[in-house]
Amino acid sequence: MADTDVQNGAESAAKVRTLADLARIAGVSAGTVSRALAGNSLVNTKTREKIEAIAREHGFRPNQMASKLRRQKTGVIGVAIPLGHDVRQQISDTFFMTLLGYLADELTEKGYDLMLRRVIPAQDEDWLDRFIGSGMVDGVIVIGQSDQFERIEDVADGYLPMVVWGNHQEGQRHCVVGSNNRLGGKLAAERLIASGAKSLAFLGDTQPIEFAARYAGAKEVAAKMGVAIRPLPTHLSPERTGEEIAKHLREIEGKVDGIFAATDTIAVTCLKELRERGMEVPGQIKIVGFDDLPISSQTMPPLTTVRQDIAAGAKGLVDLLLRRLEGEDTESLVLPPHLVLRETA
Amino acid sequence: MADTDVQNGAESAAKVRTLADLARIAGVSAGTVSRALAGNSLVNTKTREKIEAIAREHGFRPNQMASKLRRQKTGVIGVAIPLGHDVRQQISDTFFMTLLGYLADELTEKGYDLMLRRVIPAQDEDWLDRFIGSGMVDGVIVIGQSDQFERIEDVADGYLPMVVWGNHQEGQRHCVVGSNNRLGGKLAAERLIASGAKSLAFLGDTQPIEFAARYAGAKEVAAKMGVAIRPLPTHLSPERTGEEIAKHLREIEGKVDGIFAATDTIAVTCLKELRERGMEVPGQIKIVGFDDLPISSQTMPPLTTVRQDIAAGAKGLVDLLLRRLEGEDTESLVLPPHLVLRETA
DNA sequence: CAGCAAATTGCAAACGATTGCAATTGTGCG
DNA sequence: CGCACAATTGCAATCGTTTGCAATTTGCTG
Repeated sequence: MADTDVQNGAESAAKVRTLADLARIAGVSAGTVSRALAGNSLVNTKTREKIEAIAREHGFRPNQMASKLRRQKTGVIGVAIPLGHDVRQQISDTFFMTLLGYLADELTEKGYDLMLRRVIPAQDEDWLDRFIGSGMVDGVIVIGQSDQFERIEDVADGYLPMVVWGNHQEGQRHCVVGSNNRLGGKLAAERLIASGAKSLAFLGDTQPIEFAARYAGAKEVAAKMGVAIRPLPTHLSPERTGEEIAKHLREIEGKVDGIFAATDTIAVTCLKELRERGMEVPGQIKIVGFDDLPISSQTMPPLTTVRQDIAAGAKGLVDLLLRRLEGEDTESLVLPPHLVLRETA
Repeated sequence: MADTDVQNGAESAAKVRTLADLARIAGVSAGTVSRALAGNSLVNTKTREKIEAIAREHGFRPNQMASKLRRQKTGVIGVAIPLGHDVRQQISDTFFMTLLGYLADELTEKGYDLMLRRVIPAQDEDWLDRFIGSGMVDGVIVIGQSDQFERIEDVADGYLPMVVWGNHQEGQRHCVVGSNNRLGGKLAAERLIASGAKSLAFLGDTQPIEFAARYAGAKEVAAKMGVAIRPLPTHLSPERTGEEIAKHLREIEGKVDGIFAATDTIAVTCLKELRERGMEVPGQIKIVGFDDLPISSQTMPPLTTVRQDIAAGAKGLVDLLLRRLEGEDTESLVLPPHLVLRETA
């Protein structure tokens, strides 16, 4: 006791950086301190309380690196956002960012930390292996397949704890969570046609696999109903897209009366361009978007769109990943999108 | 050589998990492998190439935990988002998320990883100390002071490598990067008055320190010009805000002809409510927002707003943090906001 | 009070990479 | 041919925690 006090006086709030330091002050061994701080072990209640008190007093926190090294797990989940097509855009893409927010929530709740990594595959062939092999993460969530489908497939064979947000394809080997994009495309086309459109256009890049599926769904419905549909490629970010869309609109004027936008962001920009050209929505031309972002209910008129349930997606990603961390080889999870009927179609 | 081949044949692509494994195959010591892989050291070029080849062949990556433990630095910057007032909102707040995207870029470029942590201070008193003391990050960036100004101040005294996005206040002790909110508020109010408004309102919560400063700036200008201004508190998220704003609008109808919204998000919602009530913008009532989000140029009519340069903010945060990691006690960085003249005022 | 089981605690070996210092090999030159 | 010196490489300690096993203490029972 006296000894403790002396030490206290001498080093006071000085430096208790290691278990050993704390152990010396408490007059026990490092092992005991470790167990005490771990909480649940077999240390005497009295000893534990004493140790906890000292730890609190000195603001001691065990070194995570050492801990992680020893127990061979990090408590960190890596979240990678591959930026395949449209480099600057995707990271600020509202949808992905919102998903990221929910992911942070879910992971925090399960006691994991989140390590975020933007990746430009074109500049770094090896991104996924590097992330996984870094030893810094227990598992990986990839947000968006971008144009990296093959690379992800390759890795999936040898690495269980990985889940991907994106599109599901028959027979694929990596575990994916995502909306049924094809179905979403169908819903959109059906709605456009039901509200009177006679000739459709898909506004957006059809390269990314998710968009391709949306377009395919719409095309299927269009074909069945005997309606034409054409793709009108654009980029994603409003700044660059405005002009592109305006150009498309000039060309299709009078030939198209129903637009399915690959994304709400695109739909909103389109809506604005239409209004500037004096086209009435939904009178002369109808629009359906995809995502149901917060803005979409704030446009004038409010946007009819296909809703993806972001919160459910995040929860799915985390649940599946945790099960994979336990060794289970989980199936993919495909979420049903829902048509949100507002006023543009 | 023969020995190497045998081992190769036996364990082949098997398990080269540690430096020691690799060293055995290469017929050197672990230390040499470490130096070789580190690249720049004093190993014989030939030896290094051989080691690199083997490493590549086996897809070997050194264990980061061990490395970090040994060198006592992690190469990771923690990014904390404290959710003080409006829990669910902030994380999906477009502004913060965009900032986060740019931060990820900047940090990646400088060779750091980013560890994201959402924090609910009300549930976790100790969040900042925990994050810092965890030993998992070399430095911390806090996005938004929320209602945690005091706690951040406390920590700043004893912890250099921390930079905060937020509002700068005379004499504060923590290093902050942010827009000059007061000036922004002035710009907004000046514009509203210049375009003919006779009675102003500030739409948004005045508790958060950034918003308080914006309001203060506007109030100063209003006072000088002999114009009234009143605060109209709201939450941030569109879902909950719509009704609040509608209620405010009902009450101020005819009494206010210039609205300064704390945020573009709020401004956009307000714009919609106004239009639904049949008010003409900017004819009957003028609006100025804050942030200049991508949506803001897409509204109808396009929103006049005060622009914060997010990219510059991110760059500033990272630059200052890196200098602090070197031991420099940097000053805060206050960025000038700019009025973006569009059509709502 | 001996004797044994249960409850605590200490010891020391991991975890895997880094790095100062010493040992070895190789080179050039007298 | 031998020596000084430079270029490489090996050795072993270290980072701080965790954890199996052994040692010690405590508590009970006959």
